[in-house]
Amino acid sequence: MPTDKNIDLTISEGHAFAPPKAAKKILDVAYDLFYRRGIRAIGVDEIVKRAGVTKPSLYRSFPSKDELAASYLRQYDLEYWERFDEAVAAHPGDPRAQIKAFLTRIGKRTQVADYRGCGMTNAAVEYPDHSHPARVVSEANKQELRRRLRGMAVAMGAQDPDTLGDGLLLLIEGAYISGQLFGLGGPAQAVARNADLLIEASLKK
Amino acid sequence: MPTDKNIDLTISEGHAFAPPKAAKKILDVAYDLFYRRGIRAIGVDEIVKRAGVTKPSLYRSFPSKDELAASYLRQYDLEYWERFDEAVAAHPGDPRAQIKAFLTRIGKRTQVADYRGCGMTNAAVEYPDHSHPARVVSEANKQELRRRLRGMAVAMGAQDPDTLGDGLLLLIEGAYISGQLFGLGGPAQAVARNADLLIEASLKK
DNA sequence: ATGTATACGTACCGATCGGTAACATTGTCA
DNA sequence: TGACAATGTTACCGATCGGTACGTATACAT
Repeated sequence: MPTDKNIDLTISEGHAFAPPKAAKKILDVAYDLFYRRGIRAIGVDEIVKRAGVTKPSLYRSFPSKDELAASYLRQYDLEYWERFDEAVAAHPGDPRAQIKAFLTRIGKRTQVADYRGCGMTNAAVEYPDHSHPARVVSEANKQELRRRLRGMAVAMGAQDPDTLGDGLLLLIEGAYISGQLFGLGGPAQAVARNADLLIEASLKK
Repeated sequence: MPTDKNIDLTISEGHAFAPPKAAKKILDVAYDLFYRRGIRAIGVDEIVKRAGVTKPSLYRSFPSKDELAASYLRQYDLEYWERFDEAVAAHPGDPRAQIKAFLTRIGKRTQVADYRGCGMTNAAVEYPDHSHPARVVSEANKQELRRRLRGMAVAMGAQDPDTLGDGLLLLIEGAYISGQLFGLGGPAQAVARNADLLIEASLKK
């Protein structure tokens, strides 16, 4: 359970004299550093230095580094489903096109130098302990992804929707990982094509 | 560049010169700890303690912790291709059955509590820097995996072998990751089935 | 002006990080 | 027996780790 700390990140920012709160600056910097270089690789000292604040400020807004990491992932979660819902909204009532749009987007994102994959996936690799605050957020995100993909497989009329949903999840996770492993020209660019082949093979009765 | 250290791990053990035993114990312990809990999470002190040796012994056999991590992955690499070649040898001249055997095995391995995925993949996530010694080994392993899968896709007579090979790689990486994310009952158990569907859809002319 | 609450900074903590210097001990072979 | 190589022992290094005690500055209400 969170304390009453760090739950105020949604407010103001547009008020008359509202200088960017320390907590927001800290979270923004932590987001960037944790994602790009890994959570374990980044110390709190570097975060506060880059954020232009001091360490006690960090610990007034976040109870610990682990909880800051969890907050980073909660923010990541929000933006993740925003992107997902964009792909869904772009093709109302057409789950196959929704998947294709989402995967095409992922495939494109992987084709940049220094692509770092999915922050959720990476955090789970960094923290094998299931009770770690960051991992809890990560696992919840992935459970939700699985739930949605299976739902879309049902809507597509798949012969075995659970298998197709899981197959799509495997392809997605594979794209995240191989995107950061291979960089440009890697297998991740083929994720949408393979997903479409898999869907096609899973539909027909 | 490695020095002339730590390149002697393949020899003797029964030979007249009964050489470094400390190095082997260290590497064995490091292998287990690095794989199960992550490289960054394990300090050299814990390694030497569990191995029943002292720190100078470690640094006599390995130039640095990073190089010890690389040695761990080189060992992992050896065993990885052993498992791969076993699946291949079990079905001579039948690449589709070889893939199926390999993936079935992966799917089964993922269905245990506290499954930790692929050591190569995990190391790459832990070390985004492409020049890190551990990552160099990891990337080479994955390049080789891609090469072999594409070759097998050719041998299967795929319409677009590169796409199929990459699709299989995505499924495999997805299984490694989702295996450790979801634990028992997760999507990774469906990896062989989905691969077979994908192959089927990629063959017919 | 004064009290009060909140936000922030200086300086510091003990623990652990990866790594090393210097020396003692052991086992093996010549 | 002597020489050598491998390992162990003890003590230490500077840097960084996550985290905190405590004093100070600012804002606002009375």
